[in-house]
Amino acid sequence: MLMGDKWLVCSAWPYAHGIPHLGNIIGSILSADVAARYLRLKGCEVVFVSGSDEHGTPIEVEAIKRGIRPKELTDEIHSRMKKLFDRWNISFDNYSRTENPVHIKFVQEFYMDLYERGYIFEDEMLLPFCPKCNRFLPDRFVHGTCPYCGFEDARGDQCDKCGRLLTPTMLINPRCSICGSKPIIKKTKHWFFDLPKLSNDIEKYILENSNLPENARNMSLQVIRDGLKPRSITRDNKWGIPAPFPGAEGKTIYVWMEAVLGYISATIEYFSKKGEKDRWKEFWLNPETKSVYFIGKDNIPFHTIIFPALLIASSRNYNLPWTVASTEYLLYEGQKFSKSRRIGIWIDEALELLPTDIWRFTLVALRPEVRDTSFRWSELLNVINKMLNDDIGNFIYRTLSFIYTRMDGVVPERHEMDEIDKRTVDEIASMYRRITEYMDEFRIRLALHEVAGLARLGNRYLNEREPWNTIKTDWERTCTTMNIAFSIARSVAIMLLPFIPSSAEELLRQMNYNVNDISWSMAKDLVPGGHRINKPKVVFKKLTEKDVEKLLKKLDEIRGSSRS
RNA sequence: AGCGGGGUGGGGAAGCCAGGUUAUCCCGCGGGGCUCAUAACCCCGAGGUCCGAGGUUCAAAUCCUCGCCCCGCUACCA
Repeated sequence: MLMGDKWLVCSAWPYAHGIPHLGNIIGSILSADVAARYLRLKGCEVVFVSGSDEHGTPIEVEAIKRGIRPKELTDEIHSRMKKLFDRWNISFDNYSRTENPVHIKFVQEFYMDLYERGYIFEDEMLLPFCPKCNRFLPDRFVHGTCPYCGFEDARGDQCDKCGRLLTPTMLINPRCSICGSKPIIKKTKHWFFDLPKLSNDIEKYILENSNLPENARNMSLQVIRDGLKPRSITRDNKWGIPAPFPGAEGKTIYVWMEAVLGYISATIEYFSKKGEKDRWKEFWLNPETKSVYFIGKDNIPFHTIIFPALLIASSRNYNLPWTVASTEYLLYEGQKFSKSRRIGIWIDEALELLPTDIWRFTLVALRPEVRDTSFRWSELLNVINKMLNDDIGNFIYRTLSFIYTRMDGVVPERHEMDEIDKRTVDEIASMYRRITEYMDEFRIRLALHEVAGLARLGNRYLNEREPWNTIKTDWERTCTTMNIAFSIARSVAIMLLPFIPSSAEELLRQMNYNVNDISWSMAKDLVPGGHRINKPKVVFKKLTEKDVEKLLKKLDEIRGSSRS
């Protein structure tokens, strides 16, 4: 990718049902932020969008329980999430929401367009309906006894006990999970997106898009070969975007099928707020623009099949996803995150315990890139104490201290380089290349581990050169050593900018640089002599096991006081 | 059940698609060194039937077949 490239960085939209947990944020928003910051640092023009996904039955039901309107509920959650993402230092260009008028209008026009193009048809179907609540029930809102294992609280889509797939009509003694009364089966009309019609186009898109990761390609191709089925796009919910089709009064668009369009509407909204009404087209209609979507593994087919299909069906030449960057799941100490069982840590709680950059660093270092990975406190200690403090922090500090106290705070010139120097300089270059490659592939976990490796190279180099000895006998030798050491330190700081922006900025400030003057490619360069630095300070500190115990205790307190 | 992904020394990862001398890296462990630095850093060492069983090949962690285990999708949960 070149300077000046345009990039659309998209992150899955968090559902406004509650606050995301650590697994949610590393899978989508935090990874996307690292990518967005990296691309900007490379000089690309980036638009980074996401937003709150706020429609659908769970939210409607939750609002009913609380005796408020759904909009009041999502207003509150949206504003909390927005503030939290700020505190997590997420550099969104636009964090929007599906209740935003631009989105609602866009979705309605988009689907009306598809309707007129013949991609939408209607059909009748039989669905569970609760007479008392006067609402149709999604499968999982019907509970009852599992016909296979007899578990009494099986859901209408699947039994949690034996794992078997169910339909609501299979349940013995079915009941509405909201009010407990017995649902009836009622006929209703719905509108469907004719996905099979686009099968060939989608297959072609996937086959021709070599940027898609292999797992996403394989899975998607298989789904297509198995035969795509029409997807229903309407619901009988009140809470949602009104379906625009003739005769669809009272129906809303299914959340899944509208929230993905938010990537486009949020871009439109962003530019129109900036007073550049048409510029969104450069990001969605210019085929040179690249896009990446950060999502969890469960979300792949939606982004490689359904979303592209919608875009193709519109015939507006929207850019299809250039690639998707999916993650496996983050576990908490070996278990799945569970809101009801309070297993895990949520992103609001996290910031009450430790600074943002500690979380960002740890989560990226543990990012589940190829398999499910556990967040463990022991791993946090390891990553923060060894990688961040010892390898990175200490290397930079010892280098800066040496220059500040022994060389008048001025980075010296290089003189004659011997084999060790040359070899080291070559290694810097090859590590820079490798890290850049990893970043370009969005394998940011590997990239971060390599950045720590670069700091280790610096440590090794200093130990080999022993500037604290050579300074007594050979000033020029020492100058060369410290110039190269400082260059490595600066590279490390630069390459940390996407990961831990505020700490990296502090490091660069100590080195007397303004981040606005920094670009990614400077990380491969040796620094010219004569540059004055500021007084170095220790930036990172270690955590002990005792600290962790205290944090866990504090977590309990936070939860106790907020349990209302 | 079908499909996709994963299963590499005590923990975490790379390598696998394009097979090749002693299987790489980080942490941990044992020993040594250094003293500029955050009790940090550097070096050396121990530790692996590369999930299991077959097969292809001069040669398999890597390719093929079968099996086991974990996760996801296939389902109107977002």
